[in-house]
Amino acid sequence: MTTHQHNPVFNAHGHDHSACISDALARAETLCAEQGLRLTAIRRRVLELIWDNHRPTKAYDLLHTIGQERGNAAPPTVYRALDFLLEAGLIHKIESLNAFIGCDAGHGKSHPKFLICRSCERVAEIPSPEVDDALAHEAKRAGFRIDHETIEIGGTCKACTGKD
Amino acid sequence: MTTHQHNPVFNAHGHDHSACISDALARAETLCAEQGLRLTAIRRRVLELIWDNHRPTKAYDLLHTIGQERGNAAPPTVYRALDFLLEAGLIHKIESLNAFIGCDAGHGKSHPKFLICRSCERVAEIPSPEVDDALAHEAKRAGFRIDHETIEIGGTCKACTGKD
DNA sequence: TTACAAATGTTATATATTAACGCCTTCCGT
DNA sequence: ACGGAAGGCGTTAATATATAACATTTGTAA
Repeated sequence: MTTHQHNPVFNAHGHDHSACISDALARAETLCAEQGLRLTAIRRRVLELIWDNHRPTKAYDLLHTIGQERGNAAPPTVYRALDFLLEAGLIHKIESLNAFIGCDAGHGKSHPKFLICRSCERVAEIPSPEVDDALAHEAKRAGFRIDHETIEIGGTCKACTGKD
Repeated sequence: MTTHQHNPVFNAHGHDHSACISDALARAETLCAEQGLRLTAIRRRVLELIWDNHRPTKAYDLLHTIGQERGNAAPPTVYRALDFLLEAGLIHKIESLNAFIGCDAGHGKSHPKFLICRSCERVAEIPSPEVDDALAHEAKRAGFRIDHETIEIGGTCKACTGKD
């Protein structure tokens, strides 16, 4: 068994996907156990579907899948699970897509930043202390106290360049 | 009459608002004339309402106002105007709020970045070459070609600090 | 002035999100 | 084990956001 190794940039291309999913779920189990949170069947399944997709995943796509699996499912079923997972830091919302993606924990304590390939729809969570510093500097200049950052960079990833 | 002077940070506090609106509309007229675009009555009115508000403005707020003014208006009426204004670069969408704000042209050719005060709901468009450079550097490292950036920083502006 | 393209009107629907209420299960103290 | 409280989930409904598709009108240019 290998330790989870973080490769920040578009590691979705050609990686061991089933290991990636089970790693993510294992991390979720651990985190919830540590923090006294309850990773229920629905929550776990929603997280699993998001990682399984390994792309920004829409609430209604989850709803349709969950609905088929359980015979029923109304929007709150999915949104509650998503709220829980967001609170727990297990997923992120991509505001520019109204979609959700698994948190790969690569951003540590700083705010997450995303590169989003419009061609393959994959997302890479990138660390960048320089961006953090620059934004903190600008905020300080303006007397602005930062609570939250939405940083979503759209474009074309390396593997997709030249495809179109 | 004063030349339009760009003060990047929360200039909405205590500025000459009617001049600000008419400046924005004049710039829009000029830009459309230059580029052969048609700033029709609806488009102009939507832009005016957004500047008048001088806050992130929701599509359905615009819809209600336009609807009252014209006796009728369906969603496409507003969304088409918004699409046009976005295309023309006259407004920006704030993804984290599902709302639209006038472009103050303070970002030049680079991608816009916003400080968004959750208390007074005002938005400042800030330039930051350092952020641009840092992101460009990260993208280059990843072989990623940037098309679009969504950078929205939520928090509390200077004037609102200590109010709560 | 005719013809084409762009803009708008209109109807309908898809997608996104939240509110409110009631039941059931889990957890915790006794 | 028991009872109460809290949390999780089912369900219905409403509200908010956005787009598809087609009809009609308007503007523009040959």
